[in-house]
Amino acid sequence: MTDSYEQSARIAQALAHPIRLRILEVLRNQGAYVMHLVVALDRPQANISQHLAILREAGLVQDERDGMGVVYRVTDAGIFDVIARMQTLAVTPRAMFSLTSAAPHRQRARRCHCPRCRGE
Amino acid sequence: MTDSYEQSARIAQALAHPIRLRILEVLRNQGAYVMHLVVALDRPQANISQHLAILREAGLVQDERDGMGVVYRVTDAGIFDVIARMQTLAVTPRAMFSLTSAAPHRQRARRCHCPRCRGE
DNA sequence: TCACCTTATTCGACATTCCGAATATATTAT
DNA sequence: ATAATATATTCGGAATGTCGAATAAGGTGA
Repeated sequence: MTDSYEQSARIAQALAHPIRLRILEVLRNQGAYVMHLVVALDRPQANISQHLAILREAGLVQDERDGMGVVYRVTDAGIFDVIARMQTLAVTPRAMFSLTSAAPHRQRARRCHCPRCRGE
Repeated sequence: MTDSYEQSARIAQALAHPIRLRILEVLRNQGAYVMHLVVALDRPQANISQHLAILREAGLVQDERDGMGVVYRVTDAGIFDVIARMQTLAVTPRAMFSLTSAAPHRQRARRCHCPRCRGE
């Protein structure tokens, strides 16, 4: 029963490489054989297998042998919501806020009651 | 104009550490001084500053000096949607699918037209 | 100015990630 | 059994990430 942030961080770690994001995108609508990913992403086979292993260990994809090949599928399509929202954040220029006429509701800074913060 | 997956991967990388997720959670409702985070998370000050630098460089938080201290705030509350969805994925047991009466719509494997996939 | 408080940065050790090359394993066909 | 195809794993080196200790830098107030 590892803590919830550990688990979430593991998911984030699995998403933290452009090749792995591309793999998931290719798998978005259909399962795919490893060799298809190799060609589609134009990367060495070993490298694709290595990234697939990381996605698999994070539980984001599942593998199923089919004859000589192995088909990979996304475990939970909810992963694409995560990725889409990350893209939105990535695209949003930080300057956006300084351009809005009304400042974006500046939050009050927290003054906690711990010994260090209490003074002042 | 780096590609979109590079940018998303950078966001994921910034989220890929439990301490950084905890920092964001503390900042969820209010800005906070560094020292507050130090006490709230019970980590050395240098370590908190290091993680804050990573979040800042990813554009996920912004800093503003206030007298002796520095207040950190979340840049875009949309980050919490990303984190919440990651937690959902992390919690969902993979066995869930084998327990559902109806199999979860097994996708057909992609048979692409590239030279390697075309045969067979 | 000096002392003090808060935060940032640098440094070095250590761990982890990433990659290509090589090799191993699994399956099918002959 | 042998060959051929598809995939996985291992290994070594470069790059990157993480941490604590020490130090630097910014700001306040005597």
